[in-house]
Amino acid sequence: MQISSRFSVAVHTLLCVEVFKENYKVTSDFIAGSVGTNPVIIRKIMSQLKKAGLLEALAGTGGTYLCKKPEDITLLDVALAVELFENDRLFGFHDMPNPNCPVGKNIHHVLDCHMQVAQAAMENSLKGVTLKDLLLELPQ
Amino acid sequence: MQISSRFSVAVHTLLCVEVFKENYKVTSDFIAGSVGTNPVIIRKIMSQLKKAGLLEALAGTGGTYLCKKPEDITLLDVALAVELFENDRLFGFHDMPNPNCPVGKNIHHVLDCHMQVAQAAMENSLKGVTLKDLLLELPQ
DNA sequence: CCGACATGTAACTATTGACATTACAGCTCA
DNA sequence: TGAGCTGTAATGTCAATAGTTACATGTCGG
Repeated sequence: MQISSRFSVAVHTLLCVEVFKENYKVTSDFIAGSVGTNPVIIRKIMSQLKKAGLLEALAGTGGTYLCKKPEDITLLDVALAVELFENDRLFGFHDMPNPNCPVGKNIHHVLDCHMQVAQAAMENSLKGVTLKDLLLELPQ
Repeated sequence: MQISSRFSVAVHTLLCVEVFKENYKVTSDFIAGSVGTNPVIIRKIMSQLKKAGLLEALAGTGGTYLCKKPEDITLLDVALAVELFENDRLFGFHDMPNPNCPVGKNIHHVLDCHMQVAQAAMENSLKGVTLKDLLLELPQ
């Protein structure tokens, strides 16, 4: 079980848009070539990034640009944009615990808060990294 | 995308073993009844918990007990026991970035450390909660 | 010592989500 | 107007989860 590569692809996409905006028309084909996947995959992910207000694409003519400054886009923004966590819940849960058992009746209530704390710890970590940080870390 | 419910089922299982050890013979059937699933599912998860040294089951006769004290079993121990993260990596990654592209060539190297920090933040959070904490939080 | 009852697994199925791919409608500009 | 791009639907493949049946194996009570 692993978190979908949609996340790493989305980050890759945003980096490409920013890095190559001066010298290339950054199309889904172009990005797909860098990521190593199909252009449609990129378009779907770009569609999610657009809905989240991170990206804008020019219909018809092609070309893409960021809607925010790289220092204002965090990895958490990207993760949420591509719906990495179903219903915003990272942890899955068995849905039929026995309500007649003292453990089954309370397990959900007892475990949930600890799961949420763990998820929040991860999200906070992601929130501390921006696209600009990554751009600076990319070798020239 | 969500982390498998194996984790919550494993925690549920351990709690049952400890809570009912005085008054019941805790079999896979018994636990399955509390979790709301099939006994074989429970046996598979118990098998993983055994390999991790958290649990012991009596072959033939039935019945199960913990190998450690509840205060010495953390949620992280359980998560690792049921192999929640493939190759210990929580985050998936696209595996074919283009090595001829300056972004594709470095994306893995640049993103990996941030992913690991985020994962570590979550694991640290899980490490801070023990089975005993949960037992105390269960209403009597 | 044998039968009832558990565990430990293998095998099979159903379901779901990720990812890939083809196809095509719609938009824009040279 | 046509080349090139986006947006999206439809379809296929693959892997993992979860459920189920079946059965070999082990253990203890009677």
